[in-house]
Amino acid sequence: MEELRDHLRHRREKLQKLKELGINPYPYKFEKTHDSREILSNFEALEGSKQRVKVAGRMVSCRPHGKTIFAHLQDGHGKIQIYLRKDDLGEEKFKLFELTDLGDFLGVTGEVFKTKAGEVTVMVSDWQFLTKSLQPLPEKWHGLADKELRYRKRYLDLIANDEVREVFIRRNRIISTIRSFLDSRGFLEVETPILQPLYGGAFAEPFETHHNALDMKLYLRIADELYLKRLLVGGYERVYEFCKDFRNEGLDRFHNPEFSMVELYQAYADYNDIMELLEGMLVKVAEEVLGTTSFQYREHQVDLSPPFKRMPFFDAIEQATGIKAKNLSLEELKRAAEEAGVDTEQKKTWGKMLETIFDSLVQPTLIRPTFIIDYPVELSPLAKRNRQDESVSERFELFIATLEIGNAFSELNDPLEQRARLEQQRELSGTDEALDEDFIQALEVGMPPCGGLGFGVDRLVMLFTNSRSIRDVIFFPTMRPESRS
RNA sequence: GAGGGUGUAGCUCAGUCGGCAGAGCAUCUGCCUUUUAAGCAGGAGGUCGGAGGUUCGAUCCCUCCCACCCUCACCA
Repeated sequence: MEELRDHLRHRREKLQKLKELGINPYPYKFEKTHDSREILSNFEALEGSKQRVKVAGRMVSCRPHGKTIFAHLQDGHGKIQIYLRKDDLGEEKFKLFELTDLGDFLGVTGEVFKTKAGEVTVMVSDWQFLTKSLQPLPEKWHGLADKELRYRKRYLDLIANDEVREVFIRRNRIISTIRSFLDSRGFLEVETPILQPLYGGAFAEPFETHHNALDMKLYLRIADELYLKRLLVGGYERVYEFCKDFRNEGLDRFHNPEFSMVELYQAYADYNDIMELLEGMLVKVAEEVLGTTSFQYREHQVDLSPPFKRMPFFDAIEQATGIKAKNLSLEELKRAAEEAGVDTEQKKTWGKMLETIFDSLVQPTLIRPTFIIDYPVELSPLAKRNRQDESVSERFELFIATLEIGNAFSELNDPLEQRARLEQQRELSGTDEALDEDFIQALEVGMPPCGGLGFGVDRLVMLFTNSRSIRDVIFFPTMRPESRS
């Protein structure tokens, strides 16, 4: 038998004693009448009524005073103090409390009162074990601070840090607001394959897997764009999907290998309509979740009042850098970029160069919500050419407080041009992946004109929860496995 | 992939210009019938991330390795 540290051994011993006493430390259920929040908000009524409440939760603090005990139970909505007295409980039930530990789930019955110090408290007339905890809790005052532990053992993070629980509740409200916003506008929520025989809809390294029965390679999707477009071909006019996408790239505070996106497609609309849709959606989310459209994200004050600023890609570059990039050759562009202090090593194409200039010199300046519109065609193989200027595409990206929030096009639906653009893209990126012929064929069947949008849910949650890292808004971020070093 | 930082008790952190390893919380024992970071008294708890090296002596200095964080690179 392995040696257990004292704090683990003591809990095991208490568990053993409970079993010897014929007490089940892991009973099946407990009929709660109230949660902590209900008791606090209904205190006036409960205090007068002499009604007995039954509450349950994890014991997170305990202050014994000889023949009385104060403790706090934490449940799904907060904490409630409980008060036990030997006189009320009797010798046996009071002594049994010695077998509790911080972290145990307890169920208590009692009347509600207010202590001398003014805290609403349950005067316990009976209590029972609901679950015995065999591990110690993080420190009560400082919580759990070690980031690695917080990410690896999120359950401890959630127990110890109230604000973390709040972040994920807010994440849920953001998602449900988006869903109801789109539903109310006639969008149909759909599901498309995560396992795809060909990957597409974005440029990124995919994760590969293998299907045994079919003996075939499959990819985890990097985007669901090409499947949603097939659904427009099929006749649905407005579709969206909350999709987990997977990209086999580096990790940093804006990127996790698996992440959440929403993609949506609206028939008979163009990117201007999508801009208005996105403005409306963000305002709605802000009002639902924050109660205001003006808020702080890190060092930036954000105001989501529409309409957001719109600025053409090349104008944005010129305004931020003075570079008139549109008519420059690759060489001229490279020289201008280097003069501006941009590392242009490894940037082999005109488009890549532009992108680098934009990312390093323009994006950091985009504080107020701004649609950057009309990207170079080379960077946007799935977007229609601009109706006034063939050299740029009808595409926008939305930036808020320097965060890249969303990406949208007037979707290219000319099958011949689409094939040509994808083939050109393959040459530029040097990949030998097969074209998705079925997608092209779907376009040949005919996809109505449409506007499409993709936005990162995690980034949006970061924005609305003032989170620095994507790992703070994903319960279980991807981590290297713990190894015994 | 490059540079910087961090790693000490279950948790939060000190510390040793190289000489017996520290505090608070948690835990254990005793006292305490309205406390709330409860209090008082006492105790236990350590491979100082791992492996080498230098040294009379290494948690501390050096090398390598591991994990995480930050910045950059990569990433429509």
